[in-house]
Amino acid sequence: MDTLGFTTHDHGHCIAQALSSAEETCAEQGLQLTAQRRRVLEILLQEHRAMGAYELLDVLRSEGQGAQPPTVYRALDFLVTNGFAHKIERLNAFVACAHPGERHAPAFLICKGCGSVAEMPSRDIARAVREAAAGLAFEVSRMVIEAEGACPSCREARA
Amino acid sequence: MDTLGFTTHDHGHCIAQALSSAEETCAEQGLQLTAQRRRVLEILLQEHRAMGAYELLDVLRSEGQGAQPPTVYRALDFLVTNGFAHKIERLNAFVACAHPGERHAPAFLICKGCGSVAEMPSRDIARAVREAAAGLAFEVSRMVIEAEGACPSCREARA
DNA sequence: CGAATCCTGTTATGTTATAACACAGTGGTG
DNA sequence: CACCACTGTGTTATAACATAACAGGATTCG
Repeated sequence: MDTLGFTTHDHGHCIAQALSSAEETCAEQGLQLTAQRRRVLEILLQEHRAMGAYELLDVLRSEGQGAQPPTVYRALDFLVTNGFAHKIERLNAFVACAHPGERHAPAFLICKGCGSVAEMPSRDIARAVREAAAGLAFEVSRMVIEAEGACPSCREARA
Repeated sequence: MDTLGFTTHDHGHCIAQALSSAEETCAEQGLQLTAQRRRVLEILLQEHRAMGAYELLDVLRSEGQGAQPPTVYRALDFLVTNGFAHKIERLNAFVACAHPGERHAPAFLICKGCGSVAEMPSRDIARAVREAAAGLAFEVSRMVIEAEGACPSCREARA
């Protein structure tokens, strides 16, 4: 058990589950989860934190691959496009999706104390965004919702 | 009258108003709206769109200043910190604040068709974000809320 | 005056991301 | 089979975004 997303869970299980979910989704939709793409997703799942593209690149290189930036960015593009990972715009970094399979507008909490990132429920937020946009006759296709602040343990440490 | 924020208004007036609002706020709070800072804010107000830091730099240089990147980033840092401008994380770009003076969590609409950016009402969205975060015992200090999609005129053009 | 603070100038560099082109594998079609 | 289209990868180079670090000028205040 590790501490993740501000809570505790069985991380090995969560990795395996996310990977098989991705495989399943790819099979259903005719997408190719190639070795590169799978490896990048695995790294994101294992680390379970927001990682920069060049940080991922370093991991690939440490594994003996002579990888270059486009390799990583292509894999990330695939993963993000198909909902297996998300980009945290505020951090220029990427995380594995915490709810693979469910269609959702991702929303994140970013702790400024410890740098951890968690995905939060976004239903009500997404609705509020669509409503505000509709008021200006704007049609929303994608949202960036990121909140910075203090996670429970950093709040406690601070008090 | 120009078309801005998906609606029409008197742009000269809006620039003058925003500048005097900034001056007033700075006077009240002991902040220095120096020539550089004021000039960057003016450019953002005049262009009334999201601009990259290097785009602003080009404008300054075209005016004969031998400016360097840090000059622009420092001015932007001041403007963003004090609420006179906002950063659009999705675009790595900056816009003048559309509601200077009012304390608010900025929220943006980004049209993928024409690239225009508008600030939208964020009260309900901000509340939804704080509530979702509170459910995870997370304390929010800052939010990034950006919706991508199609603005009214691009929707019409598409139809 | 001297010290502290804030702002600016300047050089260099770090970090993030993509363009462009070559080529290999796969699968369909005549 | 020969051909083509499509998708994915490798590689080189460069674009775009951002900051570190240090020097110096201006202002204020004791």
